[in-house]
Amino acid sequence: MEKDNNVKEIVKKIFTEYLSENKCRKTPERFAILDLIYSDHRHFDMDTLYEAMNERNFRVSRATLYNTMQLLLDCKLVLKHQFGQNMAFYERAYNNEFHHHLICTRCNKVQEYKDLELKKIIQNKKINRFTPTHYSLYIYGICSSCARGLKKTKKESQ
Amino acid sequence: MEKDNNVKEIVKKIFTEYLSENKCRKTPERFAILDLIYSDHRHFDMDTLYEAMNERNFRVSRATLYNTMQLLLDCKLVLKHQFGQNMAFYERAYNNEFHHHLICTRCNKVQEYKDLELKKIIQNKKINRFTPTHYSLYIYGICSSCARGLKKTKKESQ
DNA sequence: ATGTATGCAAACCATTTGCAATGAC
DNA sequence: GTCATTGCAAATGGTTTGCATACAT
Repeated sequence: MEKDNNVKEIVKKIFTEYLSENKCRKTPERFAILDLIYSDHRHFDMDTLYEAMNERNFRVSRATLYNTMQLLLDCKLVLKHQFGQNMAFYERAYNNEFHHHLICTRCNKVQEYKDLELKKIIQNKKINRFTPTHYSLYIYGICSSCARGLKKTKKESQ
Repeated sequence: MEKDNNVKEIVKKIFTEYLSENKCRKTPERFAILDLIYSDHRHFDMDTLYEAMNERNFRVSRATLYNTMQLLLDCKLVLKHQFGQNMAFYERAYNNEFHHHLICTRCNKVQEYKDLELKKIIQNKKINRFTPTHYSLYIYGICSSCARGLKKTKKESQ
């Protein structure tokens, strides 16, 4: 899509500038990872990213994946959400419509929840002695499937 | 304090009922852990809880601590917050004035942030096909110390 | 040429698990 | 007496680290 290619160009430029400013090298691995993230993956975890890189025939080590992700977090092109200790997921941060998260405490499913009113109120808060950059709102509860008793498993604690 | 003892009695009763309903045994370890949590510890992590139990001359294994904490999470007497993968902290949930969290992305300090207006708005949201029980709001940014350039370390990613 | 980034494998560490012994019921 | 719970020690698994090699500059 035309629009998506524009976004890819822009984030690539942002990343390039960030790397220059911080005297980091512009390696093909780093740009390949960024490109993949801004291709399909709205939400992803490290494992799916690792496999997806392989499928693209651009093999990178996990070490490089983690290293690059830290850079992308630092320059705010990616957001990280940590749930249980062994459950982190990431999402694109640039031009990604902002949303909150609903987390079912019974089946651990995570859904997006958009609410512009909430977003505006939270973002416009003035806080003493603190300069906000971004925020995460996690609403816990029971999803409709679990409420109907369709699901019974619970793998991980909140 | 009189009031605190009341709270302890109440949570003990809640826990007892929860254990009965779920056919779990009422072991001294479980009540000792609950009592400690509702004694001093507003925020705590597993390590400080473990040491504090020792200091009280009531030694419990880490396995029991984790087991009991899961029960307390299930019956909503304790809340869990997970930050970096190896950084979880807990807080009492009963009668604990509700607050949000400010997290400095430079030094990783976490402060409480009370805002009744926000609380009301979020708690009163009606959400389609989802029954909320509780929520966590994490606002990321730069704390005043870091803004003044007093601190430079960053141990853990968000 | 220089030194940062990569890949690999080993290390890390909070949490979980298996199992024998204990003790709540 | 029965079986859930405990303590211990080993296992787990995502992430980090050390080090030799590769490659961006």
